[in-house]
Amino acid sequence: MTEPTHNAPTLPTAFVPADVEGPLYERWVERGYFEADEKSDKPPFCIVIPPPNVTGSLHLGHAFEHTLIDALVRRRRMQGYEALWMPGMDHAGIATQNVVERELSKQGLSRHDLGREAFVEKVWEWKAESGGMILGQMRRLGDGVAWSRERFTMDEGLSRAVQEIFKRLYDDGLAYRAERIINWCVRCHTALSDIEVEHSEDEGELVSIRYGDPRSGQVVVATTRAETMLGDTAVAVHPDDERFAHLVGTEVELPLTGRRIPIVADSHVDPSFGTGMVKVTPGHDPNDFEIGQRHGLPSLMVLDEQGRITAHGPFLGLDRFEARPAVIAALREEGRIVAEQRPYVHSVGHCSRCKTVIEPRLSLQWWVRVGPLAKAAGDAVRDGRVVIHPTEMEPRWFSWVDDMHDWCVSRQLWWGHRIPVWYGPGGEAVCVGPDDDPPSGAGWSQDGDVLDTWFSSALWPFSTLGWPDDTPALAKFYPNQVLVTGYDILFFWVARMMMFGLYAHRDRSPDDAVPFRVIALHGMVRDERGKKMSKSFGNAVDPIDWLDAYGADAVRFTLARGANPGTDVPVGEDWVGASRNFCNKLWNATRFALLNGARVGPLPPASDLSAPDRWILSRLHATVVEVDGYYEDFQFAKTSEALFHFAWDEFCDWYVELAKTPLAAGGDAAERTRLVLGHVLDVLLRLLHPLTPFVTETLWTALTGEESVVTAPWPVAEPAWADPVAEAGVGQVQRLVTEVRRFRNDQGLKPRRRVAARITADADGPIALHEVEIRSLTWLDRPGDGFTPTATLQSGTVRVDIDTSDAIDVGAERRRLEKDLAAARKELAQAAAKLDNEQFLAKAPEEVVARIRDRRTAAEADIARLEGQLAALPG
RNA sequence: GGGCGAUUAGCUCAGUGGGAGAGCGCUUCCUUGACACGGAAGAGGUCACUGGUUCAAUCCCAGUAUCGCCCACCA
Repeated sequence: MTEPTHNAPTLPTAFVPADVEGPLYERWVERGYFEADEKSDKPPFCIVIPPPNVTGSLHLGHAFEHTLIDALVRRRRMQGYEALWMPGMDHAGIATQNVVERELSKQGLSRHDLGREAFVEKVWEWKAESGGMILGQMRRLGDGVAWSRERFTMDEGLSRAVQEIFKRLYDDGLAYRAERIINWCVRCHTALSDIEVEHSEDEGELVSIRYGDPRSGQVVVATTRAETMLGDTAVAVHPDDERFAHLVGTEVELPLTGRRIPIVADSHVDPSFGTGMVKVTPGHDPNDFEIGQRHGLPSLMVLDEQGRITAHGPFLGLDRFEARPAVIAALREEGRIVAEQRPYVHSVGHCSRCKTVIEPRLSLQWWVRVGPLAKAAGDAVRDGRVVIHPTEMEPRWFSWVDDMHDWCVSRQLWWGHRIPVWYGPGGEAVCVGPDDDPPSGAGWSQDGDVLDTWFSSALWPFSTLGWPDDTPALAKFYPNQVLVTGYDILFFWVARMMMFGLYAHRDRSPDDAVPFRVIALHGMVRDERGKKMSKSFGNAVDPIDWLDAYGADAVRFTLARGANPGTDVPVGEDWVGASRNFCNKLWNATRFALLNGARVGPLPPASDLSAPDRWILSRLHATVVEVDGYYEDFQFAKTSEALFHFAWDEFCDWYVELAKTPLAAGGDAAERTRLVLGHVLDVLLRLLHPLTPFVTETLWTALTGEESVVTAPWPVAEPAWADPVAEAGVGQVQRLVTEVRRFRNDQGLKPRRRVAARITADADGPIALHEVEIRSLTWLDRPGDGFTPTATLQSGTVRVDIDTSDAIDVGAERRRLEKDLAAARKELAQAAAKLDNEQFLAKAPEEVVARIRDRRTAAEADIARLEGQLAALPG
């Protein structure tokens, strides 16, 4: 028997991730394992990274997302795909600008102190620093990305793509400039799109105000934003509301202003709400603006960009929240307050970045006309060209794309892509594409605004591949096969990628115009109590802390293990510890195997193998089938669970223990066991590699002597190894061993204490064939001279006579047996009742009836055995 | 107001029309020659509630309650 040479170095007794992770990762990168070749003949598999914002460092949610993507890509690479995980980062316009502004304010500076150019320079500095940190974290996680292709949403190529798509949209009439009510953040000083506004039910006050003749009391309106009355240009009632029909067309005096405003009829008004009369402020309310448009009302702006009153008078310059009580007080003085102000909970919009209350405001902005784009995005899913996983998210998708408002894309920020439009002295506008020269000369200047940050990330699946150029990479990897991202950015990002992807590639066939074939949505990482992680709540976890303490594999395995499709993922530190233990278990199982000469080589024919050998091979290949199915369905939790269960409960707890007997025996039996151990570990480690890359790489290379598991082939299930007979046989062994152990336990026999026992079983059955293993697992010695059994354990046809003469606790065993007996009798009664039921016998499927019969038989046998054991108890 | 989902062991969650599961936690025993980041044996659940369908419901249907998320122009 020759000892393999490559496993000569003995593994230490514990896995220390920190020792191996860094060097392994660098080696993978150096060898170019993660790079992809667009000229390859292999089928493509491309996933683009949801580009992390350069606002800071990665959080646990990124670690989670990256684990899923990395596992998918690594598996496909092993399966022989040309696998590409495209890395990169997002400039995250408003978010990053805010972060840098906050840094500046610590020095008492504002961006205006620096000026636009210097400020943008500062942001680039921040990007370099924060971006570097993010890249370092990705390496720590083991992310197998193609570093040579790393992109940034504001690098030159992607900026070209932005200009190109904007130009096309403009030329097609899908990008346009218009004055509308937008969501204005008075702190960020920019317009926001509708989905950048978060609504919450806030406590406010509803106050009723009488307009017109103070004594008439005919025109009463209610509002939660009293200060906006300064900008009212009408009062509206419903056209069918007979109560106020006589007022329509008349004018009424607007208090505090001396202005007279018309009363108009508009169907937007709900006659049953409040007084049935609505104040109309077209300059500061989207609905009122619509009413204003319909009735030709002027739009009056009474709040400036800081949210201060601009209307001349006593309120000039007051902040909106100061102005509100001031206006109410003034109205009260005039006797205009009809109902006392009352607390009123209503939906209030907040800036999703800084939580400041949004001020609706009339403003001139750039828009994308989404009608045709959203229609195409909806159709792609309707037609099945793009699959949303899990499908429960589809209604959400359709409700959004089928009823989308135009997208306000201009932002009054400095950090981002300048809108590629120049305005001439006469007010004319020219949109400039990447290949055009901007107009120069007196009076021409570029639009000062930048584009919504999601505008550039909408191009990500193809701009990163070289679009608008017709590159080989684009040809190979567009459409991407899968998009993995959180359901929280379904609208922000996914919908926009769908719209722009389909639009930019509409010259392709419908099947190939889509940006990706499958949208796999994952949930949000939460703490172990299911609470959302947030810095302010103090439960946010820096993934680096856990990476340091438990290793990347443990963090990854924990996250994958919690990943049920589309649902949130609670994660606790204890759970990471459990995963670390699992990695260590794998380590030690492999260590045991190597210490005993396990090696990878051709397996002997099944006919030469023992029942435990055939059993573990049968289980192994069932696990391969199971895992493959789960992967295809993005069932990461189940994948992890299946592998965990196989590795620990079947391989380590049973096969390794059973293997100790033939290994100790030596000879051919030992050699066969070494090959089986080697085979099982080989396959198992390859199956686990996508989830736990570092420990598997270390162990697999030690086991096989091969260069790397990263490029090893993915295991293929071999149905020929399925062996129900071996599974049944080992099942019998397991049941007997467990019964003996429990018996010993109840008797108070210490685990190590050897006692004599005689095992009587069918000569050709698995028990007799594996009596040595069974004795080894249960610490039962062969009976010597003068053996006098004091207890008998009957399990089916197997009889175990044990010498328990110095057993400590017979009472415990009696209680246990009585309890089991009661359970068995109950089981029997249940089964018998069913079998007595004629309707059951008539209507239930044959297999179910057979199962119940088996159960009755088993229960009867259990009762007989237990009664026998009770009778045999000493005393 | 519309949509989606949840309610199963102390905690976090899987699961199935026909014998209730996992991880962690808990109890007892064990420093056994892969591993104490370990081993063995256990305790613990009327599967939210009420009806219905069915030979059979934790699972299907209806309703109730509680909770969560998404969307929506309610002054």
